Amino acid sequence: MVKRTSFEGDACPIARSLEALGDWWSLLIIREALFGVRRFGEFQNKLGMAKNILAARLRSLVDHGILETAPASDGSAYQEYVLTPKGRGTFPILVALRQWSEEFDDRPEEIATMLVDREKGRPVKKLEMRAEDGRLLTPAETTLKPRPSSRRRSA
Amino acid sequence: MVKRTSFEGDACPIARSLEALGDWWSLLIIREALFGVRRFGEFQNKLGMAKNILAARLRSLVDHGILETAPASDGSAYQEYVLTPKGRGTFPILVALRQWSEEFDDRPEEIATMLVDREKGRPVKKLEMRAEDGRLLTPAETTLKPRPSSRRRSA
DNA sequence: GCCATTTGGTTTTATGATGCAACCACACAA
DNA sequence: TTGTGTGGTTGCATCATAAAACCAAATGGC
Repeated sequence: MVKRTSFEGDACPIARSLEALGDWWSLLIIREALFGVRRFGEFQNKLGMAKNILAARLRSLVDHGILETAPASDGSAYQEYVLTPKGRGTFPILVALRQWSEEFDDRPEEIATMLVDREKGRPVKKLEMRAEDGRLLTPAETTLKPRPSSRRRSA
Repeated sequence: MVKRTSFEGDACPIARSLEALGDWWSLLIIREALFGVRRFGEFQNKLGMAKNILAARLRSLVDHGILETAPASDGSAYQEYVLTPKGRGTFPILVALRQWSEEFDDRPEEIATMLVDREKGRPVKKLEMRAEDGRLLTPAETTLKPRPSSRRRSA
């Protein structure tokens, strides 16, 4: 079996995340879901993707506990796809991707939207990494430590 | 042409990021590069991936300005792949992916490592979103605004 | 209640991407 | 100069993706 390699058993949490949302469409589906999109056709219209792969992705996201199907909300007999807490938890990932693009994109003038603080209408600050005590950390000021009571493949 | 859809012209900064690092391996290559990996063979050993696709990914990352080739560092005639500032700028994305996994993974005991503050050895705090004035923001307290002087596709 | 249309998919088929193994050129070492 | 490790490329088999056709159930119009 040649199969596209899976990171499911991998001990690295980054690889594990990518297992669930590392393909081309999943994060964009989640993005739409965060904007309130719930119906199959609505995802299909907004994203312009083939219906078969949309169906496959939705199924995969449900399997990974990121979306769940709800029996309706407007009385219709159709079902809806809504984010679970795990799904809503991807928000910082999307913000990080967005900010990276805003900061480093070669043609920033092509970017259509800004993420702003709703109250003031001002751009959100860059995500920053802080220590437990609140000290601002650079990548170099961090390091990886093996987890307590766990002896597995490195990362 | 059926071509795997490209997000290159898309106006959404998230799609634009995914264009550069949305495949299975790119972020893992960057992860290794952040740990100091520079040589082809070293990437290949650590990631256990096929050499042809490693070569393709490295080329793509160089094309996107995330890595650049440097003529050596230990006197050898071989070349090295080093992160550009744009490449190092992906750090928050990796941290966000890591924290998502730490918080929501179904089998957290399989995760081998923790990201810690090097000085104190304590886990890094969760990334948080703040307004310009420092107020902590929830996703619901943010919204998207069209960029000044730019009129393109939505989302 | 009946028919046309919309919604939410599945199936089929073509093509691109991935994975593995074999191969090869160059650097370096003896 | 012969050998070995590094850094790839090439071919081939298989998998994933994309587009379009198809289809059943739900809905809307009358």
